[in-house]
Amino acid sequence: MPHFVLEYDARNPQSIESYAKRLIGKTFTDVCNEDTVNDVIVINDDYEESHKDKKRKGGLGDLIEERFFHYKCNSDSRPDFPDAGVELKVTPYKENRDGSLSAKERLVITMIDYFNVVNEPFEESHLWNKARLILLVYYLYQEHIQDRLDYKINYAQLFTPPEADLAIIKQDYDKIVSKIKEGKAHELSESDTLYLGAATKSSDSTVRREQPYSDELAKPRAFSFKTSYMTYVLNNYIVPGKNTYESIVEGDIGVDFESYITNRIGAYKGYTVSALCKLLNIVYDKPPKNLGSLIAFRILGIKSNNAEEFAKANIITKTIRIENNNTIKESMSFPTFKFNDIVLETWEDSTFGNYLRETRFFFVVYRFNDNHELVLQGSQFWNMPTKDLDEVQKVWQKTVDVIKEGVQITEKNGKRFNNFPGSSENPVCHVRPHGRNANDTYPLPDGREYTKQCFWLNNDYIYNQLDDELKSESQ
DNA sequence: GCATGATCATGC
DNA sequence: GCATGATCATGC
Repeated sequence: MPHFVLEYDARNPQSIESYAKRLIGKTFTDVCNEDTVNDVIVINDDYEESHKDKKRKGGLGDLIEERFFHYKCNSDSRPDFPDAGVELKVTPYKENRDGSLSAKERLVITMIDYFNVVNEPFEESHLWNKARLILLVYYLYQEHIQDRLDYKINYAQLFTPPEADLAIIKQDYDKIVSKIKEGKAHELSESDTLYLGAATKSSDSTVRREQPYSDELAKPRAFSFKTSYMTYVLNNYIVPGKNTYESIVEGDIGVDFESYITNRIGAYKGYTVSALCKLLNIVYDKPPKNLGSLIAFRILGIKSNNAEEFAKANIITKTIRIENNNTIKESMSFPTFKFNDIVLETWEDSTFGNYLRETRFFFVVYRFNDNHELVLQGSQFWNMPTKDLDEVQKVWQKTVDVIKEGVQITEKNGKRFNNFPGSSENPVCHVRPHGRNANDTYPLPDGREYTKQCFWLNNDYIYNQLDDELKSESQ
């Protein structure tokens, strides 16, 4: 037994929280310096060394447990303060250029045990045991600070997911568990779900684990609240500011969130764009380019283009137009990449790879009828299947190789052609220019300037990803 | 009619 | 002014 008295009641969440508020304004170095009882609990001899290792992600959390709460770390499935049911999470946030705040990372709750989780209903799950009451300790991440012990803690507060979020978190949990029950743990993706994700969790990307209903080995994954969800938590519960988001769902909807949305959009299947504009009181001189998504948001009762649930789930809306010969004319563009940045990345931590792994898409689909009028077909939530990510990896790697070897540029009819991977080389994606015009450039590693480029999803690939009922002509 | 380069237009 | 979603343009 430790021969000192804890300065808080470890059975009482409020007591733990008010003690934690003493952390506010301190750096991790301050916490260590002010710790007078560190001789009582010896964690290990090379403690300071191990906490300077940037790869040891749990380090700062361990430090707060040991040096501030004087509680021994446990790595079992119980909450950190078992008698209070409180889980401690030390997590970074960042200040954006415009002054707004974002979570810097997803919040990892607990590893997914593929064998046990299939027998655990949500209410009795390890996950919920750890997530029902979380003490969030937020520190400010700053790029220029080298030693992470110098990051400053600015908030410490208990958090429980509110009822409306819990309904979605529960659906997410069930979706992840169902996939494991189908023997598809190896096909799990963080973008399968909305607020709660199955994030990869391993020091080494080659590690694999067994799963109960398939011989395929799967990546180790952990239940985690997505970065987008944690950004919402930060801005609404920890540092409440102006809330500019409108929520779509009010009260009980009876079905899962995504069905609810696609059902509401689907109620207008077969309506022409002009009919929808009349119906929804959308007035314009000439059709705005975002009319397709505007209509969808108006149907959902959203006046702006920012739906709260979409922001929390990191859902990106894309409109798709099918020609009346059942093709899609345009490929789908994404943010440009910087030539000098992408060559420093590996696929596993690449900007575009992470974007596809973490983003869920909301497709609003229209089709031209024989009178050349655009008709609403419906909507679909989508994320890229893992096998298609492997194809993207090939294109990504070739792109990096081309840049490293020096892009070959040839000029013809006033246009500059290159040897980036084209749309016929790969079934999923290609590289093409994407800027204000041809003179909108980024520097290449060799010093030349070249038109900004981005990855595009092939138009025929997108068509193949659409649900059949969105492709077929409505009466 | 496909492939690929180029550009428009809105919102922040 | 820029980023980004959306779309146009043209040679083969």
